[in-house]
Amino acid sequence: MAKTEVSVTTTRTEPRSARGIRTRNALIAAARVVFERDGYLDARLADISAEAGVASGSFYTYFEGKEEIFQAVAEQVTEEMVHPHLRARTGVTDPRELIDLANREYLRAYRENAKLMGLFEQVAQVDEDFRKVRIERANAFVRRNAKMIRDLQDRGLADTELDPLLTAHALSGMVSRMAYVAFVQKAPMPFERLVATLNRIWVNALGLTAGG
Amino acid sequence: MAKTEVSVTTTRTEPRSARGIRTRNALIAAARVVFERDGYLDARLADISAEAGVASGSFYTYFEGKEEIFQAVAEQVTEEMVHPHLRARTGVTDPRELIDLANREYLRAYRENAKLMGLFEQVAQVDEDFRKVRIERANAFVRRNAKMIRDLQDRGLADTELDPLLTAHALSGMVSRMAYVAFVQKAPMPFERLVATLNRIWVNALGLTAGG
Amino acid sequence: MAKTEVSVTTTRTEPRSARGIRTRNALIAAARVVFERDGYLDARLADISAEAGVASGSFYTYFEGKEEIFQAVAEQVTEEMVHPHLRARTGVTDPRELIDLANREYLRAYRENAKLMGLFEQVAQVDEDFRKVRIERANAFVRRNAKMIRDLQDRGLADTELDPLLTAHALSGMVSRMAYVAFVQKAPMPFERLVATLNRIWVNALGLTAGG
Amino acid sequence: MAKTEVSVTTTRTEPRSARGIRTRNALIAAARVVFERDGYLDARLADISAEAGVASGSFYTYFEGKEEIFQAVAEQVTEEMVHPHLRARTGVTDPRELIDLANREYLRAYRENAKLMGLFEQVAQVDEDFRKVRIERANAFVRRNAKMIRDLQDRGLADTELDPLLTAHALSGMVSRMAYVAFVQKAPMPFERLVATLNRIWVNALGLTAGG
DNA sequence: TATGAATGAGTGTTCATTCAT
DNA sequence: GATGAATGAACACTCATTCAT
Repeated sequence: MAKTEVSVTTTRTEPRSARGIRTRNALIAAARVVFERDGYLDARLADISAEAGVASGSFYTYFEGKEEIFQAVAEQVTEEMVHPHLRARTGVTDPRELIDLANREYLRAYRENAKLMGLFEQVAQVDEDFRKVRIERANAFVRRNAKMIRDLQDRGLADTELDPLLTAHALSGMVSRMAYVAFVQKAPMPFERLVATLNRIWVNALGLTAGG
Repeated sequence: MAKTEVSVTTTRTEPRSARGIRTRNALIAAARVVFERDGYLDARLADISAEAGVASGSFYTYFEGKEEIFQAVAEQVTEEMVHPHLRARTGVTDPRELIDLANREYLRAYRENAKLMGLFEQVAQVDEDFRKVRIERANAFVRRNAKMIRDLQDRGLADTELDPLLTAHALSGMVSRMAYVAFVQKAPMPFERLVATLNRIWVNALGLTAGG
Repeated sequence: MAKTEVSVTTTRTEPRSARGIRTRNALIAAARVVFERDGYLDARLADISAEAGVASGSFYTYFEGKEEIFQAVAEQVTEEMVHPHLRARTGVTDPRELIDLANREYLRAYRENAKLMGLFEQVAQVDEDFRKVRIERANAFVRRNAKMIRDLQDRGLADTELDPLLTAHALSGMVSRMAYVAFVQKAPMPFERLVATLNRIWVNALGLTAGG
Repeated sequence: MAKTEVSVTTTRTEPRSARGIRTRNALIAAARVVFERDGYLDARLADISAEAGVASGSFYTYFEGKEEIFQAVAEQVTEEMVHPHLRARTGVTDPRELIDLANREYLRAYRENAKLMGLFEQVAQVDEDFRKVRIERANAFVRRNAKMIRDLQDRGLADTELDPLLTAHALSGMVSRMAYVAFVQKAPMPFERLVATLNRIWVNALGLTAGG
């Protein structure tokens, strides 16, 4: 009763004290451990609290439930994964080289966080909100690629018959699915051969061969 | 959880009487309704029994649990979907035409059973056994496609730089992922444009253009 | 409805046809197997029917439930065990020899039917009716022994300070408990030493030593 | 059934707060009431929780199941019953007097906790673990008595023909069985006559008569 | 008589969530 | 902020028993 809250969301999200920040971080770290160990569905909030070394009730000081803490884990991981943007930095302009760079970087990062990526796939099947965020993020990525394809078409470097958006969708999806198959399902696929094959398919599909 | 017991005594699954067969079918039909309505995780066995118009206990006369009846639903649906093999029957030999036929047929069937296909994706994320079966089935399909690619390479019709198996994996995966995006996630993609794009990517990727 | 039963009990108990008798016996035999294998509590009527090779519903043609069929098993076994009365037949009159004969015979029979005897003990703890029958049977046995003790006392051969009934109770109970410990709990006790010890205790307790 | 899992995470049994201790005790007390009223098999955990005035789920904060709480009840009762050891304190050395003291004390305690003692007998027939503990405890008691008998034999006070261990087993078993018959089965046996008879049998059996 | 499918009451157990301290 | 005890809804699953064929 008589709680002096200003905003509910704020209360749950932003710890004021140093101790609070520590606890919140401990919970997120613990959640990652538990999620990776038990999977999303079998993870129990009590286990996360225990792993974090705090009382079970403390969980609710910072998160509303499993979904919310998973989001927090996901955000943290996503940040870790996105040291890229390097593409721009590298100064590479040749499309084929760019494709190689992008695929290689994506697959590397995916492999390194395979457990989490598998989890993402699982949670997306189970949690509406998480799914929406994921789809939106994927769409943004696809739109960027579509723009690139359109540019190449405009410059006469890519097959103009292709629908840029659908093509971007299809080819990006192909790469991420292969990453899933290779690193989560652990289908045996040598990394370099995988990269080479995906590169070649991109290049062929876009009709970049003439670009040499 | 996930006990791997060998049911010695129990003769589940095989009804001896006509009445038994009727009840079992009613349960499968009911399960499909409930699964499509509530999703796999939220489906309760009691609801399935109720939907089938039988007592809750009757469920266990025929199935050991949710997983098993889902398998039964899946098998039934899979049978329904596999009137194909038509490819051989159609007498079509031109690779590009064949690709079009295959993609078109696949996407059509997927669209028609979209709810179920979405469920499959969900269950594969949740039930170990189901996942294994699915992966194996997918692999068989991929191997068939790989063989086809190898043939085309041998006949000088396809890019020999491509690893047949990985390529088959990538391109098949691409199609099924797009089907998922289009018909389960309901991303707005006109059917014909989708087919055309995927066909073009296949053809370009394999380097079949010269075939004309 | 409109059943033409004369007596409920009769219907359940006495099969009219040869086939009926066969089925009933099959059930009893099966029950013994299942009880010995699974224990009374874990035995399921369905298993008994299955073991007997009849349909589960057939059980109720002959028995009202677990208790009743257990009684049937018990009766059959008890008959098998009681070829005794030998005591009278043997013509032995010396009390000490008689005690030896009785103890030896009892322990032998107990050992041979140890599993069943253990079951009896279990069921007596669980089923009111069975317990009552057992107690009554035990009491009859005790009374017979008490009479024997009284006779010995009257003939000046046994300690007259002893209450015949309580003594009979105590000494008989001692023997049956030791049988339980030795053959059901499988405490390691050489048969002959066991017999000898129990004999000696009987003889000492009754004060028969002077009898030599 | 009877899963032998090692509870790693769970810290059942040991409450951290005063309130927890109170609740746990309330559950044990309630369990005793329910067990005595309904018997072990018919006791439902929900009834125990209700009797204790807590929610059904609270049960599992402290106990893993029926067996565990029964153990707790048993331990508590056993402690209550074992204020003895007095034997040593009384300074009595005459064997016959000691036997009287021991029997008298045992029967008195048994009579006072008859309901529980009957339960113990029942549970021992039903729960493997409980049975084992009981047997071990009984064996310890028997070994102590066997030692006493051996001492008497060495001092020329007891029949040397007797096997000390078996004799101890037999005579102790006799007493406990009579206690069961008298106080659980409620066979009509005047307390003093019962004590006297058992004493006399011990004394006679061991051949202590000469000791006067 | 025999069959075996159908019934459905009964209960143990989990775990997210709350809240008094 | 932290604690950890208490809550109680929710559901799977068993199996004795019935009864139409």
